[in-house]
Amino acid sequence: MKDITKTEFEVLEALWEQSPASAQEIITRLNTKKTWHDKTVKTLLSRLVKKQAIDFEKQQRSYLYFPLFARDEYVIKESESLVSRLFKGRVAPLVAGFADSDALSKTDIDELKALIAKWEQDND
Amino acid sequence: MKDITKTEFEVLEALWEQSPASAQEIITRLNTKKTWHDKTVKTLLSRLVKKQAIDFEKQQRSYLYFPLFARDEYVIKESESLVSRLFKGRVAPLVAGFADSDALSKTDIDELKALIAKWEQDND
DNA sequence: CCCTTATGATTACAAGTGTAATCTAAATAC
DNA sequence: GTATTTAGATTACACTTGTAATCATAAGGG
Repeated sequence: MKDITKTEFEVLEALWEQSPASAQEIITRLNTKKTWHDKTVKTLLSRLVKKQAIDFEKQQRSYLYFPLFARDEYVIKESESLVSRLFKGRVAPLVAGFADSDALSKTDIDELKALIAKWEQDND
Repeated sequence: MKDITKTEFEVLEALWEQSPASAQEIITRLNTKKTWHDKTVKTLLSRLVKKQAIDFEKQQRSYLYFPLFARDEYVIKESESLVSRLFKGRVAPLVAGFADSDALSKTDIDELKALIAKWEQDND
């Protein structure tokens, strides 16, 4: 699958929020956070279709769009790609970077502990 | 600082490996992993200079290039940017994604435990 | 039935990117 | 000292991206 750009990703986010959705619905959702012209959103929709990130079904004259993969699927792929480029594929150094730059909260720590516990339970 | 592209990043990697370095040295280092023409590497060096990611000092006729920021600095910024876009700024869900897709090793777990311990020691 | 409107398709266009080739001037080889 | 090599500077060129405007067409308003 071709790379999704940052602007295209924002359109995808709107679709992951709820789909299928018409271009108008998507434009409305996006307008709460972006100032894009509706023509711009439609261009991005077309490009996402061409990249096979979304598809649509014709509903009378307009289209109902929907994503072709789940958000989770996408974000994991992106994360693994970054971790592989920047940290030789290992995630701990990334977390260490967050710790060093004081970007770790107590909540993060608690969640990390929980998922470590779960991992150990699943892998013992 | 302007965005560094993936190809530019590879050139930066060669410089982080050791600097300052001449264009020739950089080309040699890169040729062990890429098949870029030397003109291509020189273009990338120029673009990195223009983006103020690297600088050089003239040494007789050729230049000795060096990075203007540390690798750590860069990778943390990139990581935070991705985590902020994809995970609302919180790193634990990213790690959870790795756990779910079986991309966590025992080593990762040990390192995570160690840095959690350190965090707790620093923040009690 | 014709006119306006709304939809998607097509086109636009400058800036950035990947991937070099050509130009210019200095150094080096005879 | 002229010819060649070599460094960086400049130019190239197709493709992508951000950001739309225009075109074609079908549906609905009167």
